[in-house]
Amino acid sequence: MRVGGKWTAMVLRCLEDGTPRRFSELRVPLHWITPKVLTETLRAMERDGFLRRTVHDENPPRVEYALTDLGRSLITPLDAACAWARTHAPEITEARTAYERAAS
Amino acid sequence: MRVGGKWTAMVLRCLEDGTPRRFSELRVPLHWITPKVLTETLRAMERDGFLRRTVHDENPPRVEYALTDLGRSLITPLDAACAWARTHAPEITEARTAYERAAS
DNA sequence: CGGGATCCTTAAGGATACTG
DNA sequence: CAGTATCCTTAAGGATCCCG
Repeated sequence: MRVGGKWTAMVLRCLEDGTPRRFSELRVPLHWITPKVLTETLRAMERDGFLRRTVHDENPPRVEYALTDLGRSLITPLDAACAWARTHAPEITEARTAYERAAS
Repeated sequence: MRVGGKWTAMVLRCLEDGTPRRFSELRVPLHWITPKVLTETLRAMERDGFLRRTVHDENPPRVEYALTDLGRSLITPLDAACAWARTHAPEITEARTAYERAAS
Protein backbone atom coordinates (compact mmCIF):
# COMPACT_ATOMS: atom_id res chain seq x y z
CA MET A 1 0.00 0.00 0.00
CA ARG A 2 1.13 3.45 -0.83
CA VAL A 3 -0.76 4.68 2.24
CA GLY A 4 2.39 4.05 4.19
CA GLY A 5 4.48 6.06 1.75
CA LYS A 6 6.46 9.05 2.85
CA TRP A 7 4.37 11.67 1.04
CA THR A 8 0.87 10.23 0.85
CA ALA A 9 -0.24 11.65 4.19
CA MET A 10 1.10 15.11 3.34
CA VAL A 11 -0.68 15.15 -0.02
CA LEU A 12 -3.85 14.22 1.85
CA ARG A 13 -3.32 17.19 4.13
CA CYS A 14 -2.84 19.50 1.17
CA LEU A 15 -6.16 18.45 -0.33
CA GLU A 16 -8.32 17.80 2.71
CA ASP A 17 -10.20 21.09 2.49
CA GLY A 18 -11.78 19.90 -0.75
CA THR A 19 -10.16 22.49 -3.02
CA PRO A 20 -8.57 21.00 -6.14
CA ARG A 21 -4.90 21.91 -6.47
CA ARG A 22 -2.52 22.02 -9.35
CA PHE A 23 0.72 20.11 -9.64
CA SER A 24 2.83 23.18 -8.89
CA GLU A 25 0.64 24.22 -6.00
CA LEU A 26 1.20 20.88 -4.35
CA ARG A 27 4.95 21.18 -4.55
CA VAL A 28 5.13 24.33 -2.38
CA PRO A 29 3.86 22.98 0.97
CA LEU A 30 5.76 19.76 0.31
CA HIS A 31 9.14 21.46 0.58
CA TRP A 32 9.71 21.42 -3.16
CA ILE A 33 9.49 17.70 -3.53
CA THR A 34 10.96 16.82 -6.93
CA PRO A 35 8.52 16.39 -9.83
CA LYS A 36 9.37 12.74 -10.23
CA VAL A 37 8.53 11.84 -6.64
CA LEU A 38 5.36 13.92 -6.63
CA THR A 39 4.24 12.30 -9.86
CA GLU A 40 4.85 8.84 -8.44
CA THR A 41 2.92 9.65 -5.30
CA LEU A 42 -0.02 11.17 -7.18
CA ARG A 43 -0.17 8.32 -9.69
CA ALA A 44 -0.23 5.73 -6.91
CA MET A 45 -2.96 7.60 -5.07
CA GLU A 46 -4.98 7.97 -8.25
CA ARG A 47 -4.55 4.29 -8.97
CA ASP A 48 -5.88 3.40 -5.51
CA GLY A 49 -8.84 5.73 -5.96
CA PHE A 50 -7.80 8.29 -3.35
CA LEU A 51 -7.80 11.22 -5.72
CA ARG A 52 -9.01 12.22 -9.16
CA ARG A 53 -6.78 13.78 -11.80
CA THR A 54 -8.47 16.27 -14.11
CA VAL A 55 -6.77 17.59 -17.23
CA HIS A 56 -8.18 20.86 -18.52
CA ASP A 57 -7.64 21.28 -22.22
CA GLU A 58 -6.13 24.73 -22.12
CA ASN A 59 -2.95 26.49 -22.98
CA PRO A 60 -0.87 26.60 -20.85
CA PRO A 61 -1.91 23.16 -19.59
CA ARG A 62 -3.75 22.89 -16.30
CA VAL A 63 -4.05 19.70 -14.29
CA GLU A 64 -5.88 19.54 -11.01
CA TYR A 65 -5.95 16.97 -8.26
CA ALA A 66 -8.82 16.52 -5.81
CA LEU A 67 -9.66 13.93 -3.18
CA THR A 68 -12.35 11.37 -3.85
CA ASP A 69 -14.78 10.16 -1.17
CA LEU A 70 -12.42 7.27 -0.54
CA GLY A 71 -9.52 9.65 -0.11
CA ARG A 72 -11.52 11.80 2.28
CA SER A 73 -12.38 8.74 4.33
CA LEU A 74 -8.68 8.35 5.05
CA ILE A 75 -8.63 11.66 6.91
CA THR A 76 -10.32 10.19 9.99
CA PRO A 77 -7.79 7.46 10.77
CA LEU A 78 -5.03 9.85 9.78
CA ASP A 79 -6.27 12.36 12.34
CA ALA A 80 -6.42 9.58 14.93
CA ALA A 81 -2.82 8.67 14.25
CA CYS A 82 -1.70 12.30 14.43
CA ALA A 83 -3.59 12.79 17.67
CA TRP A 84 -1.87 9.76 19.13
CA ALA A 85 1.51 11.07 18.03
CA ARG A 86 0.93 14.50 19.53
CA THR A 87 -0.27 13.01 22.80
CA HIS A 88 2.54 10.53 23.23
CA ALA A 89 5.49 12.28 21.64
CA PRO A 90 6.87 13.39 25.03
CA GLU A 91 6.76 9.82 26.31
CA ILE A 92 8.67 8.58 23.31
CA THR A 93 11.29 11.28 23.73
CA GLU A 94 11.59 10.41 27.39
CA ALA A 95 11.90 6.70 26.61
CA ARG A 96 14.67 7.39 24.12
CA THR A 97 16.54 9.53 26.58
CA ALA A 98 16.28 6.80 29.21
CA TYR A 99 17.45 4.23 26.68
CA GLU A 100 20.50 6.29 25.76
CA ARG A 101 21.30 6.82 29.42
CA ALA A 102 21.08 3.09 30.13
CA ALA A 103 23.32 2.34 27.16
CA SER A 104 26.18 4.41 28.55
CA MET B 1 9.53 6.59 13.57
CA ARG B 2 9.76 2.86 13.60
CA VAL B 3 5.98 2.77 14.00
CA GLY B 4 5.80 2.76 10.23
CA GLY B 5 8.17 -0.18 9.98
CA LYS B 6 7.16 -3.36 8.28
CA TRP B 7 7.05 -5.52 11.41
CA THR B 8 6.17 -3.17 14.26
CA ALA B 9 2.42 -3.58 13.86
CA MET B 10 2.69 -7.36 13.73
CA VAL B 11 4.79 -7.49 16.89
CA LEU B 12 2.14 -5.35 18.53
CA ARG B 13 -0.49 -7.88 17.51
CA CYS B 14 1.58 -10.71 18.95
CA LEU B 15 1.78 -9.02 22.33
CA GLU B 16 -1.54 -7.23 22.60
CA ASP B 17 -3.10 -9.80 24.91
CA GLY B 18 -0.64 -8.78 27.61
CA THR B 19 1.21 -12.10 27.78
CA PRO B 20 5.01 -11.72 27.65
CA ARG B 21 6.57 -13.71 24.83
CA ARG B 22 10.02 -15.05 24.21
CA PHE B 23 12.19 -14.25 21.21
CA SER B 24 11.53 -17.63 19.60
CA GLU B 25 7.82 -17.44 20.28
CA LEU B 26 7.62 -14.19 18.40
CA ARG B 27 9.29 -15.63 15.33
CA VAL B 28 6.57 -18.23 14.71
CA PRO B 29 3.57 -16.00 13.94
CA LEU B 30 5.87 -13.65 12.03
CA HIS B 31 6.55 -16.21 9.30
CA TRP B 32 10.01 -17.00 10.60
CA ILE B 33 11.34 -13.51 10.31
CA THR B 34 15.13 -13.71 10.52
CA PRO B 35 16.72 -13.10 13.94
CA LYS B 36 18.48 -9.98 12.76
CA VAL B 37 15.33 -8.27 11.59
CA LEU B 38 13.36 -9.29 14.67
CA THR B 39 16.15 -8.00 16.90
CA GLU B 40 16.22 -4.68 15.08
CA THR B 41 12.46 -4.33 15.37
CA LEU B 42 12.40 -5.21 19.06
CA ARG B 43 15.33 -2.94 19.88
CA ALA B 44 13.69 -0.01 18.13
CA MET B 45 10.41 -0.62 19.91
CA GLU B 46 12.18 -0.93 23.25
CA ARG B 47 14.08 2.27 22.56
CA ASP B 48 10.83 4.10 21.88
CA GLY B 49 9.27 2.71 25.04
CA PHE B 50 6.70 0.48 23.37
CA LEU B 51 7.87 -2.70 25.05
CA ARG B 52 10.03 -3.89 27.90
CA ARG B 53 12.77 -6.49 27.52
CA THR B 54 13.31 -8.73 30.53
CA VAL B 55 16.31 -11.04 30.80
CA HIS B 56 15.84 -13.90 33.23
CA ASP B 57 19.13 -15.09 34.64
CA GLU B 58 18.67 -18.77 33.92
CA ASN B 59 20.22 -21.54 31.93
CA PRO B 60 19.24 -21.85 29.16
CA PRO B 61 18.73 -18.10 28.78
CA ARG B 62 15.21 -16.75 28.74
CA VAL B 63 14.31 -13.29 27.44
CA GLU B 64 10.77 -12.02 27.43
CA TYR B 65 9.13 -9.10 25.71
CA ALA B 66 5.95 -7.39 26.92
CA LEU B 67 4.11 -4.25 25.91
CA THR B 68 4.31 -1.16 28.07
CA ASP B 69 1.34 1.16 28.64
CA LEU B 70 2.65 3.29 25.80
CA GLY B 71 2.80 0.27 23.52
CA ARG B 72 -0.73 -0.75 24.46
CA SER B 73 -1.95 2.77 23.69
CA LEU B 74 -0.90 2.15 20.09
CA ILE B 75 -3.45 -0.63 19.73
CA THR B 76 -6.37 1.79 19.45
CA PRO B 77 -5.16 3.77 16.40
CA LEU B 78 -3.88 0.51 14.94
CA ASP B 79 -7.33 -1.00 15.23
CA ALA B 80 -8.79 2.10 13.62
CA ALA B 81 -6.41 1.77 10.68
CA CYS B 82 -7.18 -1.94 10.29
CA ALA B 83 -10.90 -1.26 10.42
CA TRP B 84 -10.53 1.34 7.71
CA ALA B 85 -8.55 -1.10 5.56
CA ARG B 86 -11.11 -3.87 5.96
CA THR B 87 -13.97 -1.53 5.14
CA HIS B 88 -12.43 0.04 2.08
CA ALA B 89 -10.34 -2.76 0.63
CA PRO B 90 -13.01 -3.57 -1.98
CA GLU B 91 -13.09 0.04 -3.15
CA ILE B 92 -9.34 0.09 -3.56
CA THR B 93 -9.42 -3.15 -5.52
CA GLU B 94 -12.16 -1.76 -7.70
CA ALA B 95 -10.27 1.49 -8.25
CA ARG B 96 -7.18 -0.42 -9.30
CA THR B 97 -9.15 -2.52 -11.73
CA ALA B 98 -10.71 0.58 -13.24
CA TYR B 99 -7.28 2.19 -13.48
CA GLU B 100 -5.84 -0.79 -15.32
CA ARG B 101 -8.80 -0.85 -17.66
CA ALA B 102 -8.39 2.85 -18.46
CA ALA B 103 -4.70 2.36 -19.13
CA SER B 104 -5.29 -0.16 -21.89
C1' DC C 1 18.30 -19.94 23.53
C1' DG C 2 18.99 -15.45 22.00
C1' DG C 3 21.15 -13.25 19.59
C1' DG C 4 25.76 -10.80 16.85
C1' DA C 5 28.53 -10.35 12.47
C1' DT C 6 28.73 -10.21 7.72
C1' DC C 7 27.22 -9.74 3.14
C1' DC C 8 23.66 -8.96 -0.31
C1' DT C 9 19.38 -7.40 -2.87
C1' DT C 10 15.93 -4.28 -3.71
C1' DA C 11 13.20 -0.32 -3.81
C1' DA C 12 12.14 4.29 -2.10
C1' DG C 13 13.53 8.54 -2.60
C1' DG C 14 16.12 12.19 -4.75
C1' DA C 15 19.16 15.27 -8.13
C1' DT C 16 19.51 16.93 -12.57
C1' DA C 17 18.31 17.77 -17.16
C1' DC C 18 15.12 17.86 -20.84
C1' DT C 19 10.29 18.10 -23.39
C1' DG C 20 5.28 18.59 -25.39
C1' DC D 1 2.88 24.09 -16.81
C1' DA D 2 3.25 19.51 -15.96
C1' DG D 3 5.47 16.43 -16.39
C1' DT D 4 9.35 12.43 -18.49
C1' DA D 5 14.06 10.40 -18.65
C1' DT D 6 18.23 9.14 -16.55
C1' DC D 7 21.28 8.30 -12.99
C1' DC D 8 22.45 7.89 -8.15
C1' DT D 9 22.39 7.19 -2.95
C1' DT D 10 20.70 5.13 0.98
C1' DA D 11 18.57 2.19 4.04
C1' DA D 12 15.21 -1.48 5.03
C1' DG D 13 14.94 -5.97 4.86
C1' DG D 14 16.81 -10.53 4.35
C1' DA D 15 20.15 -14.84 4.02
C1' DT D 16 23.69 -17.20 6.08
C1' DC D 17 26.90 -18.39 9.47
C1' DC D 18 28.78 -18.07 14.06
C1' DC D 19 28.98 -17.46 19.32
C1' DG D 20 28.38 -17.26 24.71
